[in-house]
Amino acid sequence: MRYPPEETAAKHRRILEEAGRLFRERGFAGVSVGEIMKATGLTHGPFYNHFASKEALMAEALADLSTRTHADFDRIVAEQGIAAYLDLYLSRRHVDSAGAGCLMTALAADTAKEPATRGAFTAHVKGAIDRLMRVLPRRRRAEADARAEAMLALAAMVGAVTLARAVDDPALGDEILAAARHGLAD
Amino acid sequence: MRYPPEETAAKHRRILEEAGRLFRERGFAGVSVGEIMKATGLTHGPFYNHFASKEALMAEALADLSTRTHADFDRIVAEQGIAAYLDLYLSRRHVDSAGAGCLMTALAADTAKEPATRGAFTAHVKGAIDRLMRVLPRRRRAEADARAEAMLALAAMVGAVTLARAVDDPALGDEILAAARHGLAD
DNA sequence: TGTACATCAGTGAACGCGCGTTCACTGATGTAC
DNA sequence: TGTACATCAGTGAACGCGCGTTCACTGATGTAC
Repeated sequence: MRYPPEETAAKHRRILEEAGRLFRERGFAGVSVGEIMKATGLTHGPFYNHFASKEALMAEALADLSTRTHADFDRIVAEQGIAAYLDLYLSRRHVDSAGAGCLMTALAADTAKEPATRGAFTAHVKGAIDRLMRVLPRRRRAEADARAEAMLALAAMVGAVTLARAVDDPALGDEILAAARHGLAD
Repeated sequence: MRYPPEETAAKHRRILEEAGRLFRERGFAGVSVGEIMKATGLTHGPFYNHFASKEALMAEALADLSTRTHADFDRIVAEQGIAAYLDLYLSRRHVDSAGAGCLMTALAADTAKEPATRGAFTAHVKGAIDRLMRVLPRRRRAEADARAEAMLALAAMVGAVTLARAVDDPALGDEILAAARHGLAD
């Protein structure tokens, strides 16, 4: 049956949100189209009224996540400062809630295997570097150094959360997070 | 038909090697049992003469990779020093040959989702931290600081290669690798 | 304003496919006598 | 040393399953007259 356009748009948004959450929790291949549609309260059929393919959804979900994640970054840094943001990012809570966390830690490996998603992922990484460059306390003067420092910080952040999430020893994970926090703070 | 025991052992080893390569290239879920057996020159049936399940192979392949990877680390550091090792690790070549590279950058996300593999992964991370602690040039005196520095370095290494592998802009990837190299060198 | 019809997001069965795993069977090698 | 038999890693067809995707159909909403 036919539905009012605002309802259709709301459903589209809801599919993106559920996909963003499930993809970050279990990876692109770990979530089926049917599961995403079920999470929005629909059957799997009308998925193709909203997206051309699962691949297209992956790309659009990543772009949507990027926008929302960067908005969160800007807001938190503006309200509480970069040190507070780093504490949130390098926290046990972030490690344990991949579905609501950083798309880079959750989907970097999947992205390397899914060409359709690499553009959105790359744009997100560039945005993250630009933001860190602007707000990170700077140890050296030159602009080029600031950019390199932002990249090093980003690599350490992503690596620390990725490792903490994979090891089955929470104490080790927490130690890695703490090492990254202190390393980036000074 | 029956085969001599040394031939069986050689096939077992070969399955582990092919699995180690393919898993690192495409992830645990991205490689089928049949594909691994085909790569060893056999049909998929006898797989279960060698391993109880695909899950058991994943765990054993990870443990095997860990042993071989750490032996490579020890050899390269002994012959050429830690700086040369970091140059190899943080190189375009490493980024482009996941199947022959670091198991942490290739399989961290998959490991978080596969309980059977987490033990072997965690042991590998601990081994990597211990090794880096021993050979990394130390900025501070205390033992605890050395361990934290090793963890920060490991996080930056893993994060840098993971990001460089996922972005579709090789120049950006190379820039991230260079930033990590220079950041860890000083 | 009331009626007839086009629209299109929904339903749910069906498709072909590749997966992990099982199993009846084969036949060269190793062992017992 | 020669023969009979047990062993077991191999073969390849088959299994049940879940996947992404398609499609004939439904029926409330929006539009034309």
